[in-house]
Amino acid sequence: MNTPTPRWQRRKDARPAEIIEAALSLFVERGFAATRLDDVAKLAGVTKGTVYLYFANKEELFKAVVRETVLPNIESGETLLAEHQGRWADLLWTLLERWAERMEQSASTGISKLMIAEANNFPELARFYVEEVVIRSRKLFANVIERGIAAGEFRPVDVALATRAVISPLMMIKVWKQSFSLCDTEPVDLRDFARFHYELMLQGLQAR
Amino acid sequence: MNTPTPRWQRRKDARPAEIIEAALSLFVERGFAATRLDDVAKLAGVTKGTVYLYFANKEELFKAVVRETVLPNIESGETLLAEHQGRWADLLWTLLERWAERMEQSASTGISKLMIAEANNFPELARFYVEEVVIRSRKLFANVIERGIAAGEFRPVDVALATRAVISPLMMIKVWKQSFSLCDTEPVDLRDFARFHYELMLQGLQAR
Amino acid sequence: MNTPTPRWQRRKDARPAEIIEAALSLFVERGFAATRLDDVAKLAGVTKGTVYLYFANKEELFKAVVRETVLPNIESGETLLAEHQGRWADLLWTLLERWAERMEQSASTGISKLMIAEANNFPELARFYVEEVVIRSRKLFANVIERGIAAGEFRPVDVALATRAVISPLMMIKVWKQSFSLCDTEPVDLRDFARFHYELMLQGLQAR
Amino acid sequence: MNTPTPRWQRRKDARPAEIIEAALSLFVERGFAATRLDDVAKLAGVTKGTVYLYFANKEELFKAVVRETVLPNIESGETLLAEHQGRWADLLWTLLERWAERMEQSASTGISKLMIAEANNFPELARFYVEEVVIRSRKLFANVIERGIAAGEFRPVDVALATRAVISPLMMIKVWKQSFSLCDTEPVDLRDFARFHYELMLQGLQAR
DNA sequence: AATGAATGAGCCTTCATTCAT
DNA sequence: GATGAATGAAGGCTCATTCAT
Repeated sequence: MNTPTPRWQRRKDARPAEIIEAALSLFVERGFAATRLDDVAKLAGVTKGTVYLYFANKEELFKAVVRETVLPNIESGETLLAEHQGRWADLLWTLLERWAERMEQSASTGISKLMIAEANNFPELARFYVEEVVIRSRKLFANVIERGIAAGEFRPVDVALATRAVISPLMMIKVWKQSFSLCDTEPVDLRDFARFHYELMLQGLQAR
Repeated sequence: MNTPTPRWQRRKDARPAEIIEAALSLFVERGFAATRLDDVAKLAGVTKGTVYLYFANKEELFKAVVRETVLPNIESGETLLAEHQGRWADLLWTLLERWAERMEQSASTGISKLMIAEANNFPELARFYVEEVVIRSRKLFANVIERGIAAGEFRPVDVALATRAVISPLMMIKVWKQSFSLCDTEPVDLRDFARFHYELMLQGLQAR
Repeated sequence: MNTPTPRWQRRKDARPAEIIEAALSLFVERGFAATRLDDVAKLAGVTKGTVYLYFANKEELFKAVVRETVLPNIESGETLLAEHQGRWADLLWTLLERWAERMEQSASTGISKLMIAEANNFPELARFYVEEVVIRSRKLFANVIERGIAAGEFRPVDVALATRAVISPLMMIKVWKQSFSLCDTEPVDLRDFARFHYELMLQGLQAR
Repeated sequence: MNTPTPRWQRRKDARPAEIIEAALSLFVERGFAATRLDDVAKLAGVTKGTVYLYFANKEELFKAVVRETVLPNIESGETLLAEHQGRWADLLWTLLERWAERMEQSASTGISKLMIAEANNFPELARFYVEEVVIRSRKLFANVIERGIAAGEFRPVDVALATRAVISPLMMIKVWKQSFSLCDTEPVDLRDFARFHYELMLQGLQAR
C-alpha cells in the first residue's frame, strides 16, 4: 500500500558536490590509489557509473576535489592580501592563523599530505597541484614578505628561502598529525605551534 | 670428490641485506604500494620467490627496511651530543648540517616521506617508527635546546614547540623535494635552506 | 489560445528515418559493437532515450537499418534487367559500373561489410540479409549470364560459379577499402578495378 | 589415499602454443573484441593471469596468433616461388589450390575475415596485418604475374589490378562462407570455385 | 635454498538499458 | 512524446602470494 521507493532519484544539481565531498573524505583518509571508486560512490549514495557521469576518470575527480575545496582557501588569502592595510607582520600572522584554523576544521587541508604521498605515482596530478595550488600559495606568502621588506618592516632576506621557512613548519606539523595522530604520544597543538613559530620567525625577520 | 664452494659465491647470509637495500631504494623512489616485489627481487638479483623466503610478506619487508636503515643515523647524533663541548648553538648547527648532508646522499632519509605516506595503512609500523625513530630524534634536539637554555645561551622557550620548530622546516623541504622534484619549478637547495633556517631560528632563540 | 504547431517542427514520423540514417552512417564507419547509441542519438539530433522509443534495442535498430537502405538498390537493378535490350555483356558492365559508382557515393553499400562482420553474432539478421538481399542480387547477375549463354554470347559455363566470379572481386575490393583505407598503402581505384575485372572476365566468358 | 591433484602444473614450453591455439579458435569464431580473455584462458586450461604471463595484452596475443598461424602459410608460398621451375600459370594454380585447401582445413585462414571485421576498431592491428600479411601476400602473387609477363606467358596487364583480380574472388568466397555458412542456401565449393575462377582468369591473362 | 610458473582477487572504465521526470 | 540521470554487469589488466619443481 505504501509507495515503493524508486530505484533512484534525479539529483543532477546535487550529485557532483556530494561525490566530491565523499571523494575528499576518502582520498584524505586512505590516499588516492587506495581509494576505490566503488567506495566513493557508496559514500555518496550512488553507483560507480554515476561517478563517471560527472567525472571523466579518477584523476579528473581528484582535480575537481582540489578545485572545489583547496582553491577557495587560496583565493580568500589572495583577497586578504589585496585588501590589506597596516603592518605586514600582522597579515602574516592572520594568514598563518587562518590556515591553522582550517587545518583543524576542514578535510581540504589534508590534500597536502595526500599529494606528498601520491605525487610520484601520479605525475600529472602532481603537476596540476604544483601549478594550481603550490605556486599560488607560495606567491601569496612571498608577496607579504616582499612588501614587508619594501616597507622597511623586514630585513632584506632571500625571499624564496624565507617563504619556505614561513610555510614549511606549519605544513609539516599538519602532515605529521595526519599520519601519526594515532600513535604520536607527544602531539603539539596546531595553533600554539603556529603562534610560537610565527614569533620565532619574526625575531629573525624584523629590521632593528 | 667434494665440490668446494667457490670463494666468490654469495653467502646466503648476505641475501636479506641485499633485498633490504633494493627495497629501500625502490620504496623511497616509488612508495610502498607502487613498488612491485618483482622489481625489488630483480634489483636484488634474486627472484620473487626468494623474497618470500626471507620476509613473510610485503609489510614485513617494509618493517625490516625501516629497522635496518634509520636507527644508525640517530645513534650517531646521540654520540655527538654525548661528546659535545662548547656552545650549544654550534651543536645545533652541526646536527642540522649533517642531517642536510645525509639527505642529499643517503636514501635512508627518504624513509620519513615513506612513513608519512604509508602510516595510515600500516598502523603498527607507524607505532614502531614513532617509538624507535621519532621520539628518539626529538629527544636529541630537545636535549640540545634544554642545555642551551640551562647554559643561558637560549631564552627559556617551550622546549616541545621549539624542537618541532627546529626539525620541521628541514624535514618538510626534504619530503617535498622527494615528492615534487620533477615538477616543482622553484626548488631550493637543502643546505642553503638549512643554514637560512638555522640563522633565523637563532635570532629568536638567543638570549639578549 | 491554442498554440499552433509551427510548420517547421519535425513531424514525429520523421524521427525513425533520421535515427536510421544516423545509425547507418555510424555502423558503417565503426561497426556494430563499436557504435555507441549515445553517438547515434547525438547524430540524429535526439537523445538516447528517444532511440529506445522507436527501437526495442540495438539489434532491432540494426535490422531496421538493413531493411531500409539496401533493398532499393537491388530493385533498380531488377528494373534495368527487365527493360534491357541489346548485348548482355553490355548489361553486365552497366550493372557493375553502377554498383562501383554507388560504392563511392552511398553508405548503404557499406552494409555488406557490416553484415560480414556481424553475421555470426546476429544469426537471425544474417538469415534475413541472405534471403532478402543476397539471393536476389545473385539472381540478378545469374539471369544476365544465363541469357547471355542462351543468346550464344557466352560459353555454357556453370552459372552459379560464374555469378560468384562476377560479383566477388568488386565486393571484396569494396569491403577491403572499408576496413583498410587508413593503412593500405597500395589501394586501387574501385572503377578502374571494376573495368579491369570485367574485361578479364569477358575474355573467359565469351564464346569464340 | 590418492594423491591430491596439484592446483596446477608447470608447462612452460607448452603454454604459449596452447594459448595461441585457443585464441585463434575463439577469435575466428567470435571476433577479436567479442572474445574474452577469460574464455581464451579457460579453453587453454589456464587462468587469465597466465595469459598475461606470456602475452603483454590482448593485441599482442592477437599478433602472436597471426605470427604463428598465418605467416608460415605465406612463407611456404614464398618458398614455392623461389624454387619454381616451369610455367608460371602452373605456379599460380598451385598457390590458389593450396590456399583453397588450407581454407577448408585450417582456422588460420579465418583471420582474414576477422581483420576485415575489426580493422577499423583496432588500427594498430590493422597496420600490423597489412604490413606483415597483406603486402607480402600480394607481392607473392604479383611476382608470379610479373614473371609470367616477362616470360611472354601473360599479356602485359596492370599488375596491381591483376593481383587483386586473382586474389579477391577466392578470399571473398571464404570470408562469405565464414559469415553465412549457417544460412546461405546456395553455397559453392571452395576448390571448385578456385578452379573455375583460375581458368576464367587465365583466358584473359594469356598471351595469344 | 632457490626458482618462476600459475593463481585469483581486485579495480578502473565502458555502455546498453531502464525509468523517474 | 521526449529527456537524460542513473544503473549494473562485464571485461581488460595488475600484482601479491602460492607452490610444484
